Amino acid sequence: MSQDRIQLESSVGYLLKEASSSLRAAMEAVLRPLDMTVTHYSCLELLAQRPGLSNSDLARGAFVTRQSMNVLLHALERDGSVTRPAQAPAGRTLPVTLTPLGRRRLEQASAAVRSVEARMLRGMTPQEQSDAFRVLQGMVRSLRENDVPNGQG
Amino acid sequence: MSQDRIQLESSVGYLLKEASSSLRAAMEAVLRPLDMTVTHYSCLELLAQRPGLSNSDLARGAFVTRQSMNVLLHALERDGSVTRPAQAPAGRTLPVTLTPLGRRRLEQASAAVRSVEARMLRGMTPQEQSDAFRVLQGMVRSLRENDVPNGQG
DNA sequence: GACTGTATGTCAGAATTCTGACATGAGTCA
DNA sequence: TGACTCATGTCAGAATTCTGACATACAGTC
Repeated sequence: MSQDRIQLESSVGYLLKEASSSLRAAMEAVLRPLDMTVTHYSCLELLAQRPGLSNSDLARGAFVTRQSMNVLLHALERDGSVTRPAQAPAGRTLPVTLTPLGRRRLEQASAAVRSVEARMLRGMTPQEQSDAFRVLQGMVRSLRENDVPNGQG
Repeated sequence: MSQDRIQLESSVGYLLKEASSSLRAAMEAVLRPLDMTVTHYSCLELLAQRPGLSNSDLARGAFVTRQSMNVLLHALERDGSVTRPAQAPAGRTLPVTLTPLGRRRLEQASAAVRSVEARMLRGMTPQEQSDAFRVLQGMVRSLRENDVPNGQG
């Protein structure tokens, strides 16, 4: 029975979870002084790169449900970091855009997060970094093949 | 969905989050029919490999706070999957152990999770798998160096 | 022995995220 | 046109996890 047991410490899945957890903790640590969470930052970063993304787009990009992203967007609107039109220009999707304030907030957060990523990648050669990239992409692709994209509801 | 500036998508940190999120989603999908969550499964797996781990040990191993692990352990005790002595044999740590029922539940879950991990690793050569292992370990080590182990309180 | 630092288990409350459900808009096809 | 499918935004409630705080236990130091 326990012959085929997954050895957690030697499991790539476990290590993936550990690495992701460590990265998230490190990001939270540097974002906390800015009163930002990781999802918070991810949302702003996505918007800076692709202005006009919808709530659902942002949810997929930040790996949360669109309901969670919606409450975050409401907070960001109250905060003055983003804006959404009162009415949808087409269909039901409301394009979200950064305000100048949101852009300033993002600049601070981005600098902090860059330092974390740099720390994570230090000690890795460019070759190893591209290995990491390729390997992680392969994992995502394999896992996505039999799965619904972002099933909910 | 235009894609001019893709900085996030080319970030190893983002890809790490994506891979971890995909893995978690895939695990949740196969564990749901068994009425188990990922943390649930992680706890049982850890206990199978190291019987007698404490609540805090399990929390660290499952990457949650010891408060969260505590509520999970209470549920598992009610469920009859694990047991804890009423009094600590030494110090304050209460060693947790799997019951036969917990072991059976774990067997089912373990089989399901193995299939997910196999799917994730398919298409990767043994060389690539060991690359992934080494690279992820390096990331964890770099991130941990300036961080508290499991700071809380 | 007394003190300090660290780690544990636990309680209480808050914050975050999720599941379920509904109505709306767009695209497809007969 | 009408039926069907799919995606979106949103509301409501539940579940999960976290933060803050407290008392206890052990190891080390003075």
